[in-house]
Amino acid sequence: MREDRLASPTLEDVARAAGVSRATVSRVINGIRNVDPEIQETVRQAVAAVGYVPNRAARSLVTGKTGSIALVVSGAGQFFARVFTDPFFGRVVTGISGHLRPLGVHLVLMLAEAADARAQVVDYLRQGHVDGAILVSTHAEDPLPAQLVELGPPVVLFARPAQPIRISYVDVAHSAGARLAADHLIGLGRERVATISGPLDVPASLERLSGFREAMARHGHAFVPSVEGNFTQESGERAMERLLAEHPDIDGLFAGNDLMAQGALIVAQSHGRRIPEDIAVVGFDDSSAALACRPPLTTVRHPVEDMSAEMARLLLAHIQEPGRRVTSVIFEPDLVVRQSA
Amino acid sequence: MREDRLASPTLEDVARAAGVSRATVSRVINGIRNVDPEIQETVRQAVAAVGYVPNRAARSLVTGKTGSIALVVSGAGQFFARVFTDPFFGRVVTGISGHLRPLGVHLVLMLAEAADARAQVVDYLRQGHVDGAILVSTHAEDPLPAQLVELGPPVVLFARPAQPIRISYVDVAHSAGARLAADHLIGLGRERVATISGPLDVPASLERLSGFREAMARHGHAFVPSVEGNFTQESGERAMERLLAEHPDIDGLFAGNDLMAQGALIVAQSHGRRIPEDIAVVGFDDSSAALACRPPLTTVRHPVEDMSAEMARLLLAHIQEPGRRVTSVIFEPDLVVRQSA
DNA sequence: CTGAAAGCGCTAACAA
DNA sequence: TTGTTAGCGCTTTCAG
Repeated sequence: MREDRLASPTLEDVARAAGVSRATVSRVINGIRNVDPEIQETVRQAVAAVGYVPNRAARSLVTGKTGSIALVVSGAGQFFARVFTDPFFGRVVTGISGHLRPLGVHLVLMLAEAADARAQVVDYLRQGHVDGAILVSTHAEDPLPAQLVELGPPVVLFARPAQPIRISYVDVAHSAGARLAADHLIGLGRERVATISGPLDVPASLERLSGFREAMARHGHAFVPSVEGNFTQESGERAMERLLAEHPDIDGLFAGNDLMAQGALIVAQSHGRRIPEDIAVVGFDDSSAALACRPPLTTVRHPVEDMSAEMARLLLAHIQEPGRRVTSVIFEPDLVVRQSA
Repeated sequence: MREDRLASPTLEDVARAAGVSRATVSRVINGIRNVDPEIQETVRQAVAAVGYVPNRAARSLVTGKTGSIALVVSGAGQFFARVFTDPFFGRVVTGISGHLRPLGVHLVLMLAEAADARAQVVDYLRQGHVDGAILVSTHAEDPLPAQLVELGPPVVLFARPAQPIRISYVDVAHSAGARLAADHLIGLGRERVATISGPLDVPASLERLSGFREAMARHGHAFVPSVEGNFTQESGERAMERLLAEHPDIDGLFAGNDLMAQGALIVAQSHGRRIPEDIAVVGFDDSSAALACRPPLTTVRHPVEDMSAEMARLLLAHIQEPGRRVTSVIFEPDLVVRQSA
């Protein structure tokens, strides 16, 4: 005989069904202790019976919290484009969603490629439409991280900021990854190993390069030829041309990312080098490029899902405990061995 | 002398500043006509002066609308993974965001890879936490499109549904794209052209195949050898091996997507064929694979951004006008000529 | 441990 | 054309 099947049930409906007050229902729903266990049970059954689901808007209105966080992808140009080109972005979303879903927290996606979009993001956060933000910035000069930090809301960054700012972030141990690559190449018996690095104003590139050099030095290789690229396949091709011209006898290569490794591999093959027999190639990132290469690329893989879940966890912690001091969490990468090395 | 700089200003504050009632301010903010132009101006200035921004939660509570829509990426397995692997997803998001941003509508991202996540999406929509959904389904057997249609909220789909259901969708003219490829190959003087199709239970694959055959027939080529793949690079490789074995003299190839084209190209090269001199290769999608190929792939490009913006437009129309009949909007693809053909 | 009641900020009848 | 007023559904003091 219920005629209100359409309008979704409210707290009031549950209260009536359970024979208690709205306040009590609210308490058990929000897990507040001071409720008689028996009544708790009654309420829970009533909730299930009427199919009650809290109304987010009403809750937000009174608590001032929204129950959602923003994933902001910020930056510009090719780097921005590549965030979407790689499985990377999907892995980030997967990791975050996996952590958020059981908690009932929602993810609002915002792109901030240009200045106007960036301003919108700032406004959006300022207006408190989300409780915090996870920021994936693809550009060393991106002003957004600093802007958000100044603004004050809880923010967590993917990767160490290019400029030192007070912000929590999650990153991978780049130098450890580079060391994995070096050890693998050495284990393969390679004697004349070179490297193609990413842009040296990006902290990650620098750490990969110095980590690689250090590990090679530890194996007695004092000199490692290196050429700087810019993370694109084309730059990898150019770098390999140069490497091959200056050091025609190299038998191992570590590239700062997979795209450059792919470019290098193609150039090496076009110069008649067999991969991995003549030159063993190791990349970094385990992107789609690594799988597209022939032979497929041996590469260093970030635990992106874990890192992303950690960002979500960290952000939620910052939201719950506003004064919390900023933290960094560093993850260890793995070596994925395929056929190129 | 204001002491309330922290708490964000409310309608009340604006009303006080403008010397009018809350209702009037609300009217000008919501663009309701019946307001004296002069008062409108005063209100607008007051809004700017106090830095007012509407509180979404409060508004939602009373209107029952949320001002946000969901982008649901649904499906499973490799196809799901590939949505994120391609620039495709980024282009979709870019297209949607571009349309939504000026309208102040927000995008909530939901992944529905497994059954439990799918149930969550259904719940989420049922609870009315978003006003509607754009659904990108990557899997012919995905039950979500039908589930959502049955549920009733406004939904727009990317690509024609595998099963005929009453749902608005946006798609590309696959056969027209295939014809572009055929005409290009013929224009290049190719005489023995083959094709690698996608899985034939996917409408898009079928249309590409039949569109290609039809166009070739129009050029007098009654017979076009074809092998069925499954959209993966590996299947492209296998298909090409077979094609080369059965028809060693082919001089042109149209693949149902870039990934298969990439696989085919690599196999052809390993069999000593030069691309494009010996075999001209045309792909479909203009994905990252197209650029990664050496030589880069000539391919058919969807106007994904435009299509996505149209999905947003359509969805908003369905939200505004609940009874609206379902529509499909079909876009024309382009041929991107690179070096492979 | 539980209930009554006061709003959170906004829109939308309804009056004026 | 404008103002008054009654809630939207929820959390949260404050009493009991």
